[in-house]
Amino acid sequence: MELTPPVSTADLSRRDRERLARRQAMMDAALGVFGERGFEGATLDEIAERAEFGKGTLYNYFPGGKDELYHALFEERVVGGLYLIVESTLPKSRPLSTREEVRTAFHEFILSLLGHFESNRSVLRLFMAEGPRAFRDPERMGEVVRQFAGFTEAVTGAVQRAIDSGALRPLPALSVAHLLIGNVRGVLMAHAAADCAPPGASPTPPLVPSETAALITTILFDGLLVPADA
Amino acid sequence: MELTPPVSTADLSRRDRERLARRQAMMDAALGVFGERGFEGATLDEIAERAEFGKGTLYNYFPGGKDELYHALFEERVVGGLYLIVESTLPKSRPLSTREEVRTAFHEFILSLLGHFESNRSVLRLFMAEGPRAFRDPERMGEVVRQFAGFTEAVTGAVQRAIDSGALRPLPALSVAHLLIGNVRGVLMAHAAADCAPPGASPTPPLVPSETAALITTILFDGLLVPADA
DNA sequence: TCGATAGATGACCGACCGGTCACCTTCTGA
DNA sequence: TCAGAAGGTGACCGGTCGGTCATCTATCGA
Repeated sequence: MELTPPVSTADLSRRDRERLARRQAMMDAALGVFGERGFEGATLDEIAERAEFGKGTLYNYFPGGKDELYHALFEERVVGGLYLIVESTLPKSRPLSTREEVRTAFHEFILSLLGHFESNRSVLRLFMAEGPRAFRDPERMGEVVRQFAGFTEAVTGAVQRAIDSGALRPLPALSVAHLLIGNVRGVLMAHAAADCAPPGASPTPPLVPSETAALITTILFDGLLVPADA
Repeated sequence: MELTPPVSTADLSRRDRERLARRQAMMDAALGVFGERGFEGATLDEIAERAEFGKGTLYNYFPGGKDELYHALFEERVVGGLYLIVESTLPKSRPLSTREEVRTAFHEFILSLLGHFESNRSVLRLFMAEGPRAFRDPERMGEVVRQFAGFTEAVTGAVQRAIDSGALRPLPALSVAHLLIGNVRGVLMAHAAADCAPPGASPTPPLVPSETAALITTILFDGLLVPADA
């Protein structure tokens, strides 16, 4: 629901600003390492080294260690990104009455999702790779699940509005939302998997967000079949 | 391309049959452990214990250790399954001329995929979780990529035939195939992720392959939008 | 200038796990 | 019945990594 706090860095003491900057540097380093090596494969030594801090310092900022670091990263970079996207492309205030309005809105939504993850491979890996396995603490796990549920719910709401207005077929909105999200997820996953193959050039087409989004939108909204001959 | 060898167990010596049975027992155990704990998290001790063999015995059957075990499992259970499905639902010989033929064939394809993975959660996890990261040896990695490319290619061929016959819109066949596969993958992933949440009941609808397949088929082939008012 | 406090640091510890190998059991064939 | 081979076994080894803590450094107020 709530977004990341809109606190400006201006009204913080120098001390606090420094603390924040260090924290960000650590999270940047951690994002890279987790993205490259996965949760289990990443070592705190490498994260500390890349952030140019001692390992002990990591524990000053993230007392929960590896788990807390990963969790913070996931919440801030992945979940935060999803919320920003849904709030900017599918806000409750956006009219979804006509077929064209609906089509445009969801096209923007898909495009934003693809663009967001495309422009930040590490976040993508973080999102895809092993989401659940990293959250061994049920408490943390529950938190993440709740966040995702909120995201899905927001999309479901938009779908439901479009159905209510008569623009979309009266299919179960939750399932449609899942499918929509799953679709983007699937494309991103295939893409994430593709760039693990160094030797034979894989036949996966490069991910061009605009083209892919257009394709997904066409297929999902207009269908693959040629229209029954009018 | 080629399927798993159609060798009957009948014409094997007792010794060889025993060897095969033990090998299968080990792979079954390994599948469970890899599925539950992921590649890094799985320990050979646990696999050996669950298979009721000594750890050393594992190395008699899989000299390459953990890597070879995982690779064998992936090839046999995941890739093998994919090929069986594509060959039974989208064979080259199947006619894909009319819109109804195309719709039916791909519906069966999607249904088979969902059913296969639904009925074997561990395989699903194996497939989803961390596919690429486990293949550290570039040689193995290349092999897996080639296998998947073959699978995608087979689906692409079917899509192309349907386009050529005029049943499907003239969209790029490879991209459509990727999207189709990605779609199923996405649904499965969402589902796999969902049953990691023990506390709050997640709002993910249970995966009923027949219903989900019907939904995917409807959306993909007929489109979400209500038809332009005829 | 100088104590005192906050916080950065990395050597170190202990747990864990992949992989090895000397030993032992079981089966075979004469 | 027994010698020898085939192969199962798990204690053990070495390396790795998450996490700790005594020590050191930098900053600050007096």
